[in-house]
Amino acid sequence: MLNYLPIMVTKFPNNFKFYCASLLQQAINKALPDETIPPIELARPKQSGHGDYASNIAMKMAKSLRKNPRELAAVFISAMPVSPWLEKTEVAGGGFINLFLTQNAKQQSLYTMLQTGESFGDCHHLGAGKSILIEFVSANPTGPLHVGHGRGAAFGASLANVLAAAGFNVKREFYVNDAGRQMDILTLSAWLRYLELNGLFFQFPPNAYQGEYVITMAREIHNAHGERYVHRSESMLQQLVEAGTDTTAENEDARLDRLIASAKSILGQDYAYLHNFVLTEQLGDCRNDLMEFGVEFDTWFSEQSLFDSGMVTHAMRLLEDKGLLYQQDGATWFCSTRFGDEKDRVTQRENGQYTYFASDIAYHLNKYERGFDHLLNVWGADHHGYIPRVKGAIEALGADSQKLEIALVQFAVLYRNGQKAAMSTRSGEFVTLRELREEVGNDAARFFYVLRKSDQHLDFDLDLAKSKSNENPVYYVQYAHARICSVLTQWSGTPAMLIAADTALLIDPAELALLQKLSDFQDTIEAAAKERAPHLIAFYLRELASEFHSYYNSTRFLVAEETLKIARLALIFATRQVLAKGLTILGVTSPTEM
RNA sequence: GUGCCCGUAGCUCAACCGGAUAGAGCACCAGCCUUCUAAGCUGGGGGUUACAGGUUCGAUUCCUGUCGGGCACGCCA
Repeated sequence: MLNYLPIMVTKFPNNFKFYCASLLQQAINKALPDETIPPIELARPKQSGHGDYASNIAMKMAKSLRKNPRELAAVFISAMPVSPWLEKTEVAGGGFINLFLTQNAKQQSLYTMLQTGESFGDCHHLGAGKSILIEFVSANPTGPLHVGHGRGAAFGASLANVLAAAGFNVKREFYVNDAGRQMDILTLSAWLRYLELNGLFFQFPPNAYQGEYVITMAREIHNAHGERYVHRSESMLQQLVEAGTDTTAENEDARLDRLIASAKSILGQDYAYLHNFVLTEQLGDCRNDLMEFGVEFDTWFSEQSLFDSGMVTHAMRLLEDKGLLYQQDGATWFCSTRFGDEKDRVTQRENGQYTYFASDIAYHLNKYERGFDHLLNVWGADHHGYIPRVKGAIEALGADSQKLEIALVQFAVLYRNGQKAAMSTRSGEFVTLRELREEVGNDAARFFYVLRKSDQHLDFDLDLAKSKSNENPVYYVQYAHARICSVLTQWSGTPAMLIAADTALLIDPAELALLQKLSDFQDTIEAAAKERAPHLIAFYLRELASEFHSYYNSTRFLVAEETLKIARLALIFATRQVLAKGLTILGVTSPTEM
């Protein structure tokens, strides 16, 4: 809960929402010295006639105090400190307290925006320098990123930027699953394709990686090394055919595991080379893809490193020492049910291999040991069933699982010509992030991805995102920015001249509306950070652009009268500043002309 | 079957953790370019917030049930 400190009235408030809440807090403290006061939340009323900010605090407190909410509101109002920035305060409806700012207060807030410059909108008090590790994307490097990953990337990157603007010390991390079975499957897939290129034909397993990129990698290996990795021999062929057609295997997965084992034994040392080659190839592709998408990471954390450093065995030993592991059916199990999971989970398979869960426990233990104040994982919504076991493991290790937060992002479904675009990883027929970016452009893709709440399914309309028309919301915002740039260029003055603007000349309804919208920027960043909701920034920018476009159409800026011109230019200069900052947070460019 | 998410205008989505007359965009209709970029602006029609109950001053929001959709229920990651 925030504590609002007394404010010196001589200092101009840099956030009126905060300021008004503080005044109200003081009033209630004065009126009811012995009461505990619930958090004071101010809202922008939907109707301007209800003031600039409204509070429901009197209605909230009325019940426990057994008082009439309207009377209570009146008491609070009469206890409010006198403020030069408040026009009036009134009781309305069932007990709302409506606060009206003076026109002067709204106008003067423009100085704050100009003086604060680039950092206008930041709200350092929220994060207060606390460290947060945000892990996102973390896709298996077993193939190109697809549009689902794209949403996680856009969401995570935007959220990270929002959190940074909210005063957190943000670290961005990509967890590289370079150790598991999926990597073995990819290695095997590439090798089998490579054998094909060398004239050896097998039935390519249906559950191996089918994509065209696997053949591309095989061709690269072939071009660089010829037949070096074929290891041609009678026994080799026999072994592979047997493994691939093993009818005693329970299912396709078991056959695939046999094939992997065969590949490892046939290739010996060379297996490591191939494994490393496909990993490097895919990870490099992934990294480039994301970089071009404006998504960058501070750390790429290798799962394999957890095995190499002994972290996995260390974590398992810790669980073992607490008596939380047991043997059954030849495997090792962790009693996650003791920590709220619906069933116990395997950490080490019958064949001795650790499961993904085992290394994930070590990974999270490592995250805790790195000492962040807060941990945030961005996961696809299909992983929601995985949360209890990870949190359970954290609790089991004696750490505070509250510190770990999971933000789930729902699926994205692509639509083309009004039809659902097919997305099947198995068949290799999925739309990649790269294809999407090439088709609609990075800006439109980034903006579209965060145009919906993350826990909402996303229908990505390719035709709409592609359209370079008024149907496309990203251009609407960028166009506002470009228009301002154009005006400022034609003015040919310098930004320093704008500080001297006489803001009292900004009296037009469009000007006051724009001022009000601009002053909401900080509150929007705060809300977006608190709720892990970067979409709020996107919606805000659309509204801000809308206010600007209205203003642009109703008023001429480059007028003959110098003082009026400067005042108006100062206003649109501040608007440009906020548009650019908001777009930057979302990873979208701010074009100077369109 | 069990658990999680969701259901709001014709379509795609908001709604500041329970507030005042539920808002935008697209689509549709009618207007605005010899003046700073018309990728723009102005106005208009569009709703029993899936349905039925409940909680209270007040519900799109919280609880229960029903219907409908998505996801998850591996010794995959």
